[in-house]
Amino acid sequence: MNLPHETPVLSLFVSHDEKQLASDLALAVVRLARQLRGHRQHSAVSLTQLSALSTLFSEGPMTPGALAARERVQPPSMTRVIGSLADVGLVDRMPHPSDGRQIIVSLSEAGKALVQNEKDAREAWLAAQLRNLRSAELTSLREAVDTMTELMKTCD
Amino acid sequence: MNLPHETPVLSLFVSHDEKQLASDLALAVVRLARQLRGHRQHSAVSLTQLSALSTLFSEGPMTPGALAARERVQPPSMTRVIGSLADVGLVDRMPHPSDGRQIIVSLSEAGKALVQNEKDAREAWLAAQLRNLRSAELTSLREAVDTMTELMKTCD
DNA sequence: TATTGTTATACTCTATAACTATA
DNA sequence: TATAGTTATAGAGTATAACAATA
Repeated sequence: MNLPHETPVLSLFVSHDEKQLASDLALAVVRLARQLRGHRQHSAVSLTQLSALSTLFSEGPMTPGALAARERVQPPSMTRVIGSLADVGLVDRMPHPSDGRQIIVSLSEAGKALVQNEKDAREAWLAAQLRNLRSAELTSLREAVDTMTELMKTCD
Repeated sequence: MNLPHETPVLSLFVSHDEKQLASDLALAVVRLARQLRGHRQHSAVSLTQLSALSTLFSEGPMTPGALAARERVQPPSMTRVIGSLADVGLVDRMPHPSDGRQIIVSLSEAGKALVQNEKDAREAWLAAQLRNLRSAELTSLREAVDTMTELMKTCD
């Protein structure tokens, strides 16, 4: 072995592991995301729409800019998503009380009902897949969901 | 409580947990996939392209139909991906030795080099995020990658 | 002048339906 | 007639640049 003596062997391996994990995780995530989108072709809302609705559900009404930041997309992308949700009556847009430039987006009653219904009964394909997993696998998935959520909070 | 007496309480809760986990996992996965795609804007290849290249790397040359099945996309989608990769010289297309309808797609030398280089050095953003995680979180992510990969193998 | 949201435009990813060539 | 791959077309999702209205 010809390692630079300033570099502990352990940290070298950890670093390599992290690169490998980053690569593996990225591929697994994009492939699973592809499947999940595909299995929702006949759902009322897409995963992009559901993601925005879920944020409004858990965090309450907010401006398009805040929702874009929270979902980590650019404002014009969120304008589109909000427009599509408003078109089908799942969100309402109201003027901001004190700033004429801003608007407030909130879930309609139908939007709230849809989010609760989705939480309770949708993702049928994935839930079916999960039914075949062992307890340890479910546990690691649950922990991974938390970790992935944290990763995105510290995103650049 | 008014549970049907055929249904064990435990399995009811597990079922609910699985639905909840399916919902949470789906949102986490699509959001992380969005980030990962965004952070590769200046990479040589997209994650869709890298996914196909990685499959060719690990499983060797195959027909477009086999690659589409392996990546779980429809054949016309794979035609496009292969076309884009051939345009930049990362894959080669050769006639099938015995069936004039089929072709064989394989990694070029540049394609092999790119996959190895990506594995070793890319996903920089994600690797940086992972560096801040604790060992237990890394472990659950590693296990989750395996589980997600398995999930897709048993896909409809 | 800076900020918020929208419009215009374009690119990637994916799908379905129709077509071509070969088996 | 069935199969493999491609072409044509469309729609979702996302981005950047330019614009309008308001602060």
